[in-house]
Amino acid sequence: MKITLKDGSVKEYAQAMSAYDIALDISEGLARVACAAEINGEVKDLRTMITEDAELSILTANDAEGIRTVRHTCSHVLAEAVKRVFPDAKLAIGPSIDTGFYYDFEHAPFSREDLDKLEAEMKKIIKEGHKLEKFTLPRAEAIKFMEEKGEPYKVELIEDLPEDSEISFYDQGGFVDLCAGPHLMNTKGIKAFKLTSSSMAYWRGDSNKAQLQRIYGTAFNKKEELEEYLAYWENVKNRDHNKLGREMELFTTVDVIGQGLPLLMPKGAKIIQTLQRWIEDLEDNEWGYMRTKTPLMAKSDLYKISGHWDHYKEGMFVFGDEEKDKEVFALRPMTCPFQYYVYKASQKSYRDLPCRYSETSTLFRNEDSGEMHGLTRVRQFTISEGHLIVRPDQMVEEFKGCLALAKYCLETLGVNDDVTYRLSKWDPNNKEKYIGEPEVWEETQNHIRNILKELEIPFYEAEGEAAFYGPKVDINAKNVYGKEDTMITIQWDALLAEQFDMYYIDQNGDKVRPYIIHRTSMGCYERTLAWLTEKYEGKFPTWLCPEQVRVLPISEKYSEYANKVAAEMKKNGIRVTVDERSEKIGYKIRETRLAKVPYMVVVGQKEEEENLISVRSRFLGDEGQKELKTFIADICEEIRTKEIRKEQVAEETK
RNA sequence: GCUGAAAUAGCUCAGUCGGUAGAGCACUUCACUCGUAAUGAAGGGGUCGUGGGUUCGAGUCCCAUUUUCAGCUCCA
Repeated sequence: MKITLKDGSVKEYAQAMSAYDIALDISEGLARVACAAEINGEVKDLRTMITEDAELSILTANDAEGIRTVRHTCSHVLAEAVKRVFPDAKLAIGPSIDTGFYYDFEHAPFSREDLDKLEAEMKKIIKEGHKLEKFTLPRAEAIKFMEEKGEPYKVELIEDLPEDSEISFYDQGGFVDLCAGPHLMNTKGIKAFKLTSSSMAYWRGDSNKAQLQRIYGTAFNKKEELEEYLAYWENVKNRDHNKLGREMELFTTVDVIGQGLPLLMPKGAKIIQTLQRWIEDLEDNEWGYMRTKTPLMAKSDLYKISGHWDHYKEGMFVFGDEEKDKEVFALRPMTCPFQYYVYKASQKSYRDLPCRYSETSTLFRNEDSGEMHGLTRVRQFTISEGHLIVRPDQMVEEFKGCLALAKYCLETLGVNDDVTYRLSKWDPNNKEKYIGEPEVWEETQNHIRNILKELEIPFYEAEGEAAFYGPKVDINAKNVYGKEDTMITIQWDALLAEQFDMYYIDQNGDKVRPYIIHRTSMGCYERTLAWLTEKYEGKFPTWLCPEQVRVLPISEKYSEYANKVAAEMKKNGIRVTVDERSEKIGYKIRETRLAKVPYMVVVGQKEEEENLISVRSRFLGDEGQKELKTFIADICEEIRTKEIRKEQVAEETK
């Protein structure tokens, strides 16, 4: 039996051996920190017997898989601690996740004091140094075993496994848990962990099922790494748009206005206005879009045709009662049918297509009350929503154009590297959820796949994420807490034209159904503002800054000159203010820096006499004296090109 | 919607056993007229989220409600 190791070396063994024994053979020191083994590309338990030639790499706690194993074992230690401290608790499920691990229990809510108590117990278990021993039972025996232990959730989990399978368990010094592994060899391998929080979670994520209590924790190889991680999360709060955005006065919320209805304040509104004007001009002038302005509400009749009345009524704000009132209205949750009627208002020739409609569109969705969050989950939001009505032969080219536009927008904002592109496909095993023929689905998905490849966009594919009428590309971004949100979506729709009886007249004079692309170029503006706030920590690129330059006279004596300088900048379209207060220059600089204004212009006697300005920027610090003309030309160019300048790494005192 | 936590000055927070509401920053005024990250002094500012209840007396205890946060589910 030949074993090929990661470094390319080959070892030969006469008999079958476990990965652990091989690890021991290679290096005793390595085996001590080893967690699991990657055997022929698959992560397996260290005890896995290797019976034939294999490629083997022993994963240590330093590997990505290794740390997952540490965390996984840590979740078992947590489960044991819970059983020791709260014997009545029932065990549900406890995996490792990107940020650590969690375990769900049936128990009363855990307080912070409970978590501290559990941490202490876990430390004890780790110190006791239990070996983790794997054993298996036939399914029927496994069910009986967990029934006797009084663990109904475990029984349910086993019942979902195939009839004839062998169920694996891990025993850590008497505490036994159902688990596929892999695990550490010994609880002593856990060097640094912390229970971070607890919350409610539904059994199997189903809100109709039992409510469990989830305990979150994290684990690392070294104490320093854990401390670094905890410090990072402490620091993340300073980037959180929901905190920073309020501090910087981008937006606020008011009790009596309501949940999910943030108020954009002058600074936030200015940024959104800047984005909006950019997108609208870009779409209209360079990408051939036609602007529409359609009603924010409509009679229920419209939503009955679109299908929203039957499928999305819960998510809409409805006014009136169908039994009592002659007319019932609802605020719109999307713009599609409104723009379809714009198309339908006149008869179209094949020469008129593609019709690219776009609207800076405010939408209303009645989200569940617990869903609202800052600017990212709201009940009223504005998107650059467009619908392209195209001939089938134009579909690929137009879809490509939508993707290229979205990519251009992301690149301009400097965030293209932070997003993931997802090809959202239908689920062939769940045909009822989707309309249309399987061949059509496969064909359109192939088209989109080819377009993505042609544009050299890295993407992944996900089944069951498509819209009911067609596949789509979703462009997702993570917020500072690692939670993913869709920023942009481009949807391929070969079916809804039928529902709305849309057509065009082709060369032969026949009526033909067009295809439709539903797309956004910048998605939701509120969400984009939140995203940029977190990405840039409030230090927006100059072209987006609500205040681009602040002029700081050294004393009141130079106010007149300061205002003259500011007026000249204003004439050139620069957003500039003057701080005329009788404060020391150091104080004004500090305040301007904390306000994250990109440029400060300091003027005093020297500048006034020589007709110059002194510049200090977020990018280079003190830039010295300059001609006003030069400064204006430079900053105007920076704004025009939407340049993202590199921030100076400076000690920030707060 | 569900589970838990929270709400005190514009902001960050303190407020003990139920006994007259506190600090720092910010704001206003005055003095200083200043050269690259905090000048000094004085002053104003609160129905303690809202509505009930218990009590001689409630920021503090109880109930309801609104909003915010964390998480579940859902979603742009």
